[in-house]
Amino acid sequence: MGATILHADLDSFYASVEQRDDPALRGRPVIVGGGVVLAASYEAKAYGVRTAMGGRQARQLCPRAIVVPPRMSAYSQASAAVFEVFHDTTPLVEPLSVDEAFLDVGGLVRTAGTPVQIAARLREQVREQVGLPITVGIARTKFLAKVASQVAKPDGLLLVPPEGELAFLHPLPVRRLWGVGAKTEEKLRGHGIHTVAQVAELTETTLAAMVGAAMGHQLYCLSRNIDRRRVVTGVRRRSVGAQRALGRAGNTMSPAEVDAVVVNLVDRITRRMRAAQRTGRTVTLRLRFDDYGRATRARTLSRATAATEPILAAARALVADAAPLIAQRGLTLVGFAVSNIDRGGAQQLELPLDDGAERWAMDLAVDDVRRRYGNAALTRGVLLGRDPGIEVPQLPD
DNA sequence: TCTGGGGTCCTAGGACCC
DNA sequence: TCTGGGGTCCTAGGACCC
Repeated sequence: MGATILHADLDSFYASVEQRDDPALRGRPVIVGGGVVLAASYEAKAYGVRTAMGGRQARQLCPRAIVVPPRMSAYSQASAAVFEVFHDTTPLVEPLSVDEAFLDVGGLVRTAGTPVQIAARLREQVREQVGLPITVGIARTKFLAKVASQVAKPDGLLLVPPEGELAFLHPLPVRRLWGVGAKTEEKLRGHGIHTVAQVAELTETTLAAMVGAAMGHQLYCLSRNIDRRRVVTGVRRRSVGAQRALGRAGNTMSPAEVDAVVVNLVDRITRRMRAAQRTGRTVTLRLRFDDYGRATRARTLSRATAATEPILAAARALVADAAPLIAQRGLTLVGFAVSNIDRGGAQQLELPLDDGAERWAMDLAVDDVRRRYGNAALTRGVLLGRDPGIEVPQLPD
């Protein structure tokens, strides 16, 4: 197996779009977003400005920075154009966010050149067709490709050759491991562990005791360079949400004003769901308070929907339930997410399939629906998984 | 240090079922 | 004398990512 996975990652995406569209910003420190830094150009990063940093702190670090408001539609357009280049490169594209994706070019090597040549061409095309700098990491696994692109930023290209993987991986700080943030880094540091090489010396049991079962397993695998995940296409979104920060104004809002925000958020969410032809069953209320504490409250509907009324009704009920909490702690942010996407209660049920499992697995699923929801729930079955095209004929009532 | 707007996944307890 | 095992669903919270 050669190194055929590309991780392509746009550099300081929002800020680069701003510099592309306004020549006066080129070569200068640019910060996108006022209250909080959404993106910083590399000139601003040189002063220590970081994404998600408070705006005040960022301006202190870099008083000369030009602060511009975000233009989300411009970023969406730029993202779509970049993903066109990705899809022109290979059909195997797995988006991770608006500005990064995995590409598998394993099937192209005979016709399109080496992965490094393919990646170099992709970078040129993004530069020429979209006008943005992009960094590409190339490796045998997703994890190494992603680390490679991080190391190669900005505007770089880096291959991790299969024979050099451990030499590349082991000296890295634990923070570079996927899923390790501030808290996990702190836990590991408490045990004297700072590098990936040190993690790789521990047993899975030891790691699980430190950071939990799932994270322990993940760290065990990644630190030992075990990563069998393939590049997959067609990954579906699992929730749709919207939120609004109210700041100090949240405290002085009347219930009617809060309700207007709620209506607006639900409207935005359900519009997006209908446009994407997705339904959802669970509505989650997200709150943030004056003391920067957070809370969530959830309610699950009996059936999945993308209609405004039932979701709005659930949203209002959640807000009503949380009224005492809000009165006590103050409100600075309100948001909703709709999850359980396309899992419409009795209307749809999924069963993971092993290789070769088809008809019998469908029978099991049918039995399951019958048992849980009764015969009336059965209308039609679709086999999901290995071959999403198979549609099972009409089931008996 | 004190903050935006999106998301993902994991954990843990309780309800409920067989 | 009080003790099972296995499973799903729901809720709340936490950590993490871009």
